[in-house]
Amino acid sequence: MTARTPDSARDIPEATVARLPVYLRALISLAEEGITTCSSEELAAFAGVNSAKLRKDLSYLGSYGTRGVGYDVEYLRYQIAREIGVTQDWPVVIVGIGNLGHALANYSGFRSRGFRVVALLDADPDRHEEVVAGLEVRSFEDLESIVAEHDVSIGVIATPAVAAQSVADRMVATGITSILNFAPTVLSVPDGVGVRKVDLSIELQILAYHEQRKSVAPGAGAVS
Amino acid sequence: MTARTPDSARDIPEATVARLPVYLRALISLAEEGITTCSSEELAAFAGVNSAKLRKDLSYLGSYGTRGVGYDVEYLRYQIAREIGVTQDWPVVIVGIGNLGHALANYSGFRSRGFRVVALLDADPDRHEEVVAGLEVRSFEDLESIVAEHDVSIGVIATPAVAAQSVADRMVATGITSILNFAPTVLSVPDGVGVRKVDLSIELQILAYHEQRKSVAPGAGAVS
DNA sequence: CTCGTTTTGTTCTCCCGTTCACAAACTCCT
DNA sequence: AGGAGTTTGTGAACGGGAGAACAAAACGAG
Ligand SMILES: NC(=O)c1ccc[n+]([C@@H]2O[C@H](COP(=O)([O-])OP(=O)(O)OC[C@H]3O[C@@H](n4cnc5c(N)ncnc54)[C@H](O)[C@@H]3O)[C@@H](O)[C@H]2O)c1
Ligand SMILES: NC(=O)c1ccc[n+]([C@@H]2O[C@H](COP(=O)([O-])OP(=O)(O)OC[C@H]3O[C@@H](n4cnc5c(N)ncnc54)[C@H](O)[C@@H]3O)[C@@H](O)[C@H]2O)c1
Repeated sequence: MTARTPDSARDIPEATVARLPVYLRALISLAEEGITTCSSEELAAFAGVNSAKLRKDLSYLGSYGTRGVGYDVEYLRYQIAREIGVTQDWPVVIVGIGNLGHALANYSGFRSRGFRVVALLDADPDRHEEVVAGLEVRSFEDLESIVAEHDVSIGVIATPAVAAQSVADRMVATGITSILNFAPTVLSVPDGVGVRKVDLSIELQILAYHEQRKSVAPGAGAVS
Repeated sequence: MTARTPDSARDIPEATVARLPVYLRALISLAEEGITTCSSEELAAFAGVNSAKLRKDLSYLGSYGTRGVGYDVEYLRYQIAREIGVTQDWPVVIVGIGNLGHALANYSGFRSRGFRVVALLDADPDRHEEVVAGLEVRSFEDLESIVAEHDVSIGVIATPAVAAQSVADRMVATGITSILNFAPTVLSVPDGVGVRKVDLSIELQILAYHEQRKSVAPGAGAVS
């Protein structure tokens, strides 16, 4: 029993936070295969990272391993899930039910990882009352009441880029404090509101850059 | 005329490469608004980054600005596009035409940024001959011939996680050297093959982590 | 032509993240 | 019980990126 705070560890580095979900996924896979214990080496290989990095990452959460033995899969799985916050259920709203919005609404990976889609919203009246994945598409005007009713703090934006900022503003006004943005635009939000973006075109352009490099300078390395 | 190589700059940092597409998008927006010149301050604000960082990033490409004036929007746009490699057309294949694959196939942002979807492939015979976004869904067995015919080097994986590794192996075997993976799995590929992943669940879990933090420790900062 | 203003390109410093390397801690075997 | 073998947790070195600050360069006014 050291001076470490026993319950919740302080200030986990951002890079580590981004990898914890990967470890969690790896642990779930191992548990499904009936494996009850694993070493940092094995888990690291499964997660595609260096074992030293894995151990350092896990050390920010506490000392959950046993020297000479390794980690208990189920125990570590729970500890990471608790640290990330996915032991509870997070209600989520999706705004913009077009091509991408439909795919997101139908994505089962949401639910299995602690996120529950409580509403699908779209500005286009023609889309209203359409039922997608068991949920009726509702008017964007209903945002306030839905957020209040389900205590939603996470919103997903899948509208065209031109609408994204105004949707974000409206989300923030209703009390949403975390936004996942699929529209190719930089969102500006007040301090305290978290934004993450997913931009498919940027990913492809990064691949294209390295691809172009390969053809002129053979032997150039891979992409992280 | 310094000792700098005039044509293609060497070893651009990875962090810079990831931001160049953002600058490119900002420049395109500015050009569409009829703006012909902009300062690093303006462009940085548009791209959501620090102006010093922007200037440093651009300096890796060369000296394309004019001191006391700023950057010529059209000229800089072309230089970045050339550096990334999106002045040419990149043929792309998408494998796994389910919920997500449909959305990707219908996404117009591909084409407008220099990527051309040349084929949609799926292992399920029931999906074959369905026409999505003007392209017929074809058998996964056709991968070799399609890659050879169109000289494809970039592949997108939108299959379930269990199939992703085998699809990746097959892609690599046919000569594809860049993969964009949407399946929640770590892919292992040979050196020289670039892989980037997009994992929606991870993004949500990162948001959830910070969200949980906010509720216990108010005043905690935003997410990058 | 000269001076003041503007803005880039670059240098310098600091911080975060990665990786190595090893002592501490635990198990198992004799 | 003790020693050999294994594996974690972490201190320390290292590398890369972020941001501040400034010198160099271009432009315009007078
Ligand atoms: N389709 C893809 O695969 C893909 C991939 C990457 C990024 N994106 C981005 O995701 C976004 C959505 O893409 P999409 O293909 O689904 O477009 P889409 O046009 O099919 O769908 C957009 C939907 O948003 C709705 N909408 C428009 N303005 C709105 C507003 N102010 N409030 C609420 N809803 C509004 C529209 O009615 C429409 O249903 C775009 O920004 C696109 O660039 C799409
Ligand atoms: N739907 C989403 O919004 C979403 C979001 C994030 C991640 N993902 C991930 O993207 C992937 C696809 O999701 P989805 O919702 O489109 O699933 P889906 O089940 O709707 O589609 C998967 C498609 O892949 C095809 N397929 C299966 N095995 C194949 C193989 N070996 N070769 C070629 N094709 C094969 C199937 O026939 C099916 O058409 C999954 O890994 C999912 O976890 C989806």
